[in-house]
Amino acid sequence: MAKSKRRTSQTVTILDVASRAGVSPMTASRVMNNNPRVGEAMRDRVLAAAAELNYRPNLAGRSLRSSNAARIGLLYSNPSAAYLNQLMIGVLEEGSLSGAQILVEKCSGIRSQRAAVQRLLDTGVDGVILPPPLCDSRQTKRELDQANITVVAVATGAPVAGISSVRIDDYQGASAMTQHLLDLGHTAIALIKGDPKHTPAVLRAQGFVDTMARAGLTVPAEHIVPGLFTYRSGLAAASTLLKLKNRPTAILSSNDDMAAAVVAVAHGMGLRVPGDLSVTGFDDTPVATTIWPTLTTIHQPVTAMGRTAVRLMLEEIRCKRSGKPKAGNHQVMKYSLVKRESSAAPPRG
Amino acid sequence: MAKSKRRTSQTVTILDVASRAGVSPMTASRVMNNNPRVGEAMRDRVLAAAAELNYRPNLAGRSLRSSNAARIGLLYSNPSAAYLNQLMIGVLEEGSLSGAQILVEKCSGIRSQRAAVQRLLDTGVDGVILPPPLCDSRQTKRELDQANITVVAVATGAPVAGISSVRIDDYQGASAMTQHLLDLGHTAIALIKGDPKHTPAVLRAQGFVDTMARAGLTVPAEHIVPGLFTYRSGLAAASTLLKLKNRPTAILSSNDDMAAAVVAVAHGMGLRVPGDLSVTGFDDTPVATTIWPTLTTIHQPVTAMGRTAVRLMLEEIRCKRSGKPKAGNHQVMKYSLVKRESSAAPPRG
DNA sequence: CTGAAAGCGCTTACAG
DNA sequence: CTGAAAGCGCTTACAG
Repeated sequence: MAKSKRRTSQTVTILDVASRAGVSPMTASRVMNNNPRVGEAMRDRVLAAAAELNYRPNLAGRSLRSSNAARIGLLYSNPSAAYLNQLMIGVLEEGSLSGAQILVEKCSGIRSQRAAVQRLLDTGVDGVILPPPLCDSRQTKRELDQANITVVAVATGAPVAGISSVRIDDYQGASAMTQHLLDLGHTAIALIKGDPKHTPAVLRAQGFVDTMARAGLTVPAEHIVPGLFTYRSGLAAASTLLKLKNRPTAILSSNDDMAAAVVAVAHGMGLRVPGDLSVTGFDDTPVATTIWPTLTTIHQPVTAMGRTAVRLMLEEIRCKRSGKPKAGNHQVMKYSLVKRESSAAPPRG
Repeated sequence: MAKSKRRTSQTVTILDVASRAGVSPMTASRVMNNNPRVGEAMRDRVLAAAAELNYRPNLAGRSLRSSNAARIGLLYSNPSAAYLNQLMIGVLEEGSLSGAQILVEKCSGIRSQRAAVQRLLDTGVDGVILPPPLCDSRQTKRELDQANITVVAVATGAPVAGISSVRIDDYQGASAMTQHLLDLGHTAIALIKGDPKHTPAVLRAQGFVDTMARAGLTVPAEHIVPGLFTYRSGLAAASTLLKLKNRPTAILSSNDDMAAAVVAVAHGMGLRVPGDLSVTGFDDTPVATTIWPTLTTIHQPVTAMGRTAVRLMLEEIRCKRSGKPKAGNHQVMKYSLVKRESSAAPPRG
């Protein structure tokens, strides 16, 4: 009846690939894992066979035999839902790929943090991934360290020597965004800072200040206002800035939530964005594309960072198990500046 | 040195549990899987042993042996990032729990949709999960059907007989929200509808209209305005409603993005939310808690729905493999009304 | 209701 | 550079 009748995915195993290529399963396995010690000819034959058969390795089989099922905890404390979700996708994906088991724990106060760590320890995790803001908590890191648990910090602005981390270069990102506004012709650019307890907030502010200085511009003190990364703090900061006599023509906000607040306040005052005011965000969370105008922002590859965090973790766990102590691997991922509707040349006049 | 020295999670297997409980591994396995054909005494002993040893089943082992590694595709086309993320978390979690492999494909236009389906078919998926709005695409469903692929629709307002689905009761949700506003004392309640091509939008509107009628209230025609589920369409709808002579005291928006837009417009006009105007959303996406005031909304258990979708899928695949054809299982999940800051009694006067 | 045997798909060690 | 053997942890049949 149907045009193309498909057999119910008769699973093709590495044995099928091997026999089709006329090699041993071992060789096929090595090719699939990019093991360099395989002859070129063999490699090509196996690859061809795999392609023809549409072979997909069974991850369960792989993990069962090799990874010795590492158990990785993801401990978080009220970051933005959007951020966490994206991170988790990466973590879960990579976890399932490499056969690691992922245990997610949430904590709020310091007491619940203790409890959460304990729960993770009880399940016998090998390592814990710490997204922001927990990645900057000395207390949490110390506790995990004492229990001999490997830690990978995500998006910390202050990587510690012995602890692996994944992050973007917040300083450069802020610098690039500032330059973007300068290139558009803005000179009166204001900054809304992020929560000073979060290390990336500090770096972003510094990137802005230094870039302005490099352009020969002095930023008046009232053009740098505090913020807490929340929408609400953005509302307050925006009111302050937009009521100023020397109102800026562009506002660089340290994250998207606050930038969204700036847009709302600007509209409330009858200012057009970007006609009268350019607004930029940071992080490229969903809100950046939800609101109108959509936000020019710095995209963080959060999902990829989640994947990387798991990979770093697995590497460390393997090292630890085989007795070689490992001294933190620090990955800096590429950010990208996404130009959308909220930034344009300053108004003439 | 450390207060509590932990051995590097010396994996405890089901063999350990069995020997500790003095039973065969089979019995232990049955207990762990809630198999009813196990004596009470045995069950308790095994459970105790598992608890003492802090046993966690190795999912890779389980999946390798049992699930025959079902392959499930998740095909999506530009829903909100937040929604998709939450859904994926559920899908990936359950997938890893049950050892299913999840393949994610994105498509945009109708052509790319064809290509995406083909890619999924090429990898030999057993089934495809269709989140909104694809869950309502006859074309997509037909194509998958012809290839003999099991389909599970997520959040469709119009479940089809032969195709399993997971959803909430959108009609009841809208009805409950309307009642919430009525209970607060509002009588002039307006509605911003969602994209009429999406079945839930229609149900939500109906739930509102019927509940108002049941309360003996007639909704003037100008209090029901169209929307497309986008922030931008919410902006337009809000302007229309708030310029009305007979301005409503509450606006029920068919989703959170549009409600966020209403709040922005209201603030722009100097209206306080909820002092002068109550605003409610639907879905409980991240934006609902990002903005200020936070939105009263209907919470959809999206992550749980993702998990359920995978479970339904696995059930169907198993049936199909064992030759029994199965006629769609329809799960209706519980929504909940989350009261936050954006709704209150109407202004006196 | 309980258990002994076999095997899921893959890769680790061990040989050559 | 290649391969034969063994086994990861679990559960599916098959017996009793």
